[in-house]
Amino acid sequence: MENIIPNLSVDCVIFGFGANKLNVLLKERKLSDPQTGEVLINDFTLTGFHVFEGENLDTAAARTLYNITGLTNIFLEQFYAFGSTQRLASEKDQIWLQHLNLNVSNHVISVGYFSLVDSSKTSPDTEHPEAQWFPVDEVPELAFDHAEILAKALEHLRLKVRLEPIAYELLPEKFTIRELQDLYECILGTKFDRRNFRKKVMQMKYLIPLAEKQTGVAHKPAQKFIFSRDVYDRTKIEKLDFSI
Amino acid sequence: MENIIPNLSVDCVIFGFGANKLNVLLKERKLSDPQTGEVLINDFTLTGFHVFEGENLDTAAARTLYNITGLTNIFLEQFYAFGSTQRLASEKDQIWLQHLNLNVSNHVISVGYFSLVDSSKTSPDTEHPEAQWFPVDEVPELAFDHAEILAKALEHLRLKVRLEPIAYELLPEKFTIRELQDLYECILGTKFDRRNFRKKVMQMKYLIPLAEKQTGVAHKPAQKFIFSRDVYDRTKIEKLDFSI
DNA sequence: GCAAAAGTGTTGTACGTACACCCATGG
DNA sequence: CCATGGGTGTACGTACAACACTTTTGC
Repeated sequence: MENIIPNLSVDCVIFGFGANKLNVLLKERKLSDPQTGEVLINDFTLTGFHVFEGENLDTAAARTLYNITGLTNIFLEQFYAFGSTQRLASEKDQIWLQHLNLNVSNHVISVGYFSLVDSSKTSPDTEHPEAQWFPVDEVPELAFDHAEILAKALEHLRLKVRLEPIAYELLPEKFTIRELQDLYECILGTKFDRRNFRKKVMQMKYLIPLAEKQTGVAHKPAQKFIFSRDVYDRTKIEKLDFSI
Repeated sequence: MENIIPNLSVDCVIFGFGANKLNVLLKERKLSDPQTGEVLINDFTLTGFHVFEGENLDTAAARTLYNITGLTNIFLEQFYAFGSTQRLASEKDQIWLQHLNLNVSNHVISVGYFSLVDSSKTSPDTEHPEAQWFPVDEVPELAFDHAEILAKALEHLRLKVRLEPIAYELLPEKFTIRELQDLYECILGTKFDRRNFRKKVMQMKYLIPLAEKQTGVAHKPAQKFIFSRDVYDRTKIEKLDFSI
């Protein structure tokens, strides 16, 4: 076991898409008094961990993501560093940190990363029963400053999703236009006209139609598409129109 | 003097606009061998400093900015945290750190902030002769990973300037449409049609025309404008059009 | 044959783009 | 009076928004 850096951690905000909701993966944090059995803490945290000595920030984030999901090569991007001196100051958080008994500073800077996973690929329920998906608009009480971190991650996601084709990271490899639209509506909190949305995304050359169709649905089956990062990288152009 | 946190610093990328160029404020870093007089180091750094114990990141950034410019209440925004284990590893950087003789870790995480100042308000040349403005496309050799930090700051500035009216932070309080256009062209590296640019920005209600005009110019004097953050805050609407 | 979502086209409007001439001032 | 940049309007094309009906499947 390597030594942790006492005042530096990463927190991963892991987003998934399922049941027509944008979800975030949270870990339960539970502590009872050993004598009385009284519940001292019962809330949730993002999936974070301290950085090891000699470890890059990005590596630490990838490690944290792997430890909770078992996934590698996943979309993972730093979005903000949280460095308030008060971020671990609440009574519950202090009790928790003493309980962990790690060599932890009381002014920990945490670097926030957000990650997009196809939640059909990961099943934390089985391998990591302490981790659960929550719809981002129905998160329970969060530890530390994790509500703030989540809010900033969401803001960042909403920005990025309008600028780069990262939404595909949240979908299975093969998906329908409808699924894509649901996802965008869900992230951005809007509704789009079905015809106009289809017209718009069908212009994107990096959206490759497959011969394959939906099966087992009680209506006309939808065509499936894949996203081609290769085509995207070749065809993307810098947009310069500014919208102020 | 408070104690510094050995492994945590902030770096401010201070942008200014002058002589129709986007400039960045850099500090000279010079070291000669005390015996031989041989020049060991002669390059430039961003304006950074370690965070003090018990100090918020934002406070540390504002303090660093104040120390070099004497300015407070300046646009200052965090954009990225740099945490590579190799970022101080070059020979020159190691010599420099030993020379400073500070209690510094060899894995320092630096949180990058970018700042926008009206460079007509600050004259580092007089108060801080070691700091100089450099056009962002003509920066000299930079210490540490500061070239990377600057590149990321520029990228961030180019993004933000298209999303929020922050360009005004770089201009004097009263400015002409031409100056605004020059600034946008400079930041984004484009040219705009003068009539169309004017048409576009004149729609913005937060751009308040003054009775005042340019003086002392050998042509028709331009009208001056001010930016009203108040009007902006009242009239801004969330844009939801996504451009993928 | 019915329910349920897929798929498709047109029209009006708003906005971006391209472009040329007169105006006010200092020297 | 001349040089210099300020200030203005129009025509065109593109892109977005609004809107209704037919098609394919499972049951």
